[in-house]
Amino acid sequence: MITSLRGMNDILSEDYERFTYFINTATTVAQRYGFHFIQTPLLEETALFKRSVGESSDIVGKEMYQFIDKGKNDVCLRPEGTAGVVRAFIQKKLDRAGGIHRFFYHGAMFRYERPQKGRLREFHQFGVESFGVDSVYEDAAMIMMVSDILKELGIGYRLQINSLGDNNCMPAYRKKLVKFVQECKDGICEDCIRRVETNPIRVLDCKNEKCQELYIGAPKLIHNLCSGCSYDFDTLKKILEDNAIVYEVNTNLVRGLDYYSKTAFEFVSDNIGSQSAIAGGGRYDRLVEFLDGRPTPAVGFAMGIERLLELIVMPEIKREGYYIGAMDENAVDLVVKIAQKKRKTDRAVVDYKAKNLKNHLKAADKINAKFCCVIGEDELTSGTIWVKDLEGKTEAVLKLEEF
RNA sequence: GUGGGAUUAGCUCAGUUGGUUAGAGCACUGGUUUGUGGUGCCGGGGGUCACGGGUUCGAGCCCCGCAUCCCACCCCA
Repeated sequence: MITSLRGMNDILSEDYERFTYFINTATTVAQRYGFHFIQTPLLEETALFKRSVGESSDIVGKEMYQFIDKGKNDVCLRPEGTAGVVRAFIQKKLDRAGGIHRFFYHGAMFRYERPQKGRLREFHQFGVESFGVDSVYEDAAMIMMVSDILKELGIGYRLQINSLGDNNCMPAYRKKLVKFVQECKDGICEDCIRRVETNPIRVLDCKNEKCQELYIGAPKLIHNLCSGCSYDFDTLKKILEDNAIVYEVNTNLVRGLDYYSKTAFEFVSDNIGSQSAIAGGGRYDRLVEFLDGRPTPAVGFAMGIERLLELIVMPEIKREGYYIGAMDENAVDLVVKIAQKKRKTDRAVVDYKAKNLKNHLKAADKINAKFCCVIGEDELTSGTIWVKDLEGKTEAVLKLEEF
């Protein structure tokens, strides 16, 4: 038997219901905030991700589905959504057009990781990207949008925010931190020694207790922000408070992708295991420029759909449409014809086998039909159809022309 | 990539110190004396016990390998 690849799932039945319910809800909310759909390719040039996500990240460093195609192009399946949207934004010359451009997207992402609960090799994200707005109000809008989506879906969460600083304050802070960590080099774990080289900020949330003790006196980014970043971060907190969004400041919150600056945030759930981040995002004002576009401020987020699926509280299923069956073999053709007519406007499910009434009612009930419609010998001769409303428990015999 | 656990029917799981024909519940399917469901009763189908080796007179059970899932690390949505 051929099975699906490791970490890649089929989505059907109940999961599919949840999946589409999520997409519909998230789409509705994004549109309320003035965002428009964008679809970009699953396959992109490898260089796009190397330049945007950053070679130091695990995503680019070891998790990409990368290969050389038949035209000798170095390509890979997208590991995240932002890079492609930014590429499209620049390619369509929207950076030159100026103004504000707001997009949302959803689709499959691919990372070659070891699978576990909430971590798949093919997974799906819903995300939004906003270009051309440098106001921190837009950052707050992102957070409020995620909050709205989660609320509509009945999902509880914790929100963590942080500021990563910008070009003015981040490099200086990084230097300061590296110096601090190198001074206590002897005591720190192997992972941290590696982190100093690749992504120094990461040492701060090391889980090693010994490291944590050593880092107690480490310089905090939050105390080293330049006046602009500091002011924006304070404003962000105030906007969230004004709009009744509960948050906690996590000074160790670091985004895994290199392109983030200033506002960073993460929505966390305590009910889905160790892969607890359900949405994450932030500002990335320099990414458009990195990818050869005109400098354009931008901010966005992404949500991991599979991680949300089991948390979604689904609305009650309602009885809907028609079940149509025959009690006499001679009525089967007629029943099919009637169903075709009904399908122009409603759901109609036909049973091709002649059965007794009781079995038809059972079957109609099973598929959650609102009406159970049956044609037997009596109806056949009189040109009628027997219809029972399974909710109201009322029944009637209608002339076929009136049905 | 590292460490640990699991894998028996469509699903959730039993299965004794290795010993006849591998079980249950749910689901599916049929019947329930003449045309009334979701909730009665009776029956039926369905398993290369994940896969590949080994030990043994004999393996669902013990050993080795492998695949997948789960848990933790790592990383992240």
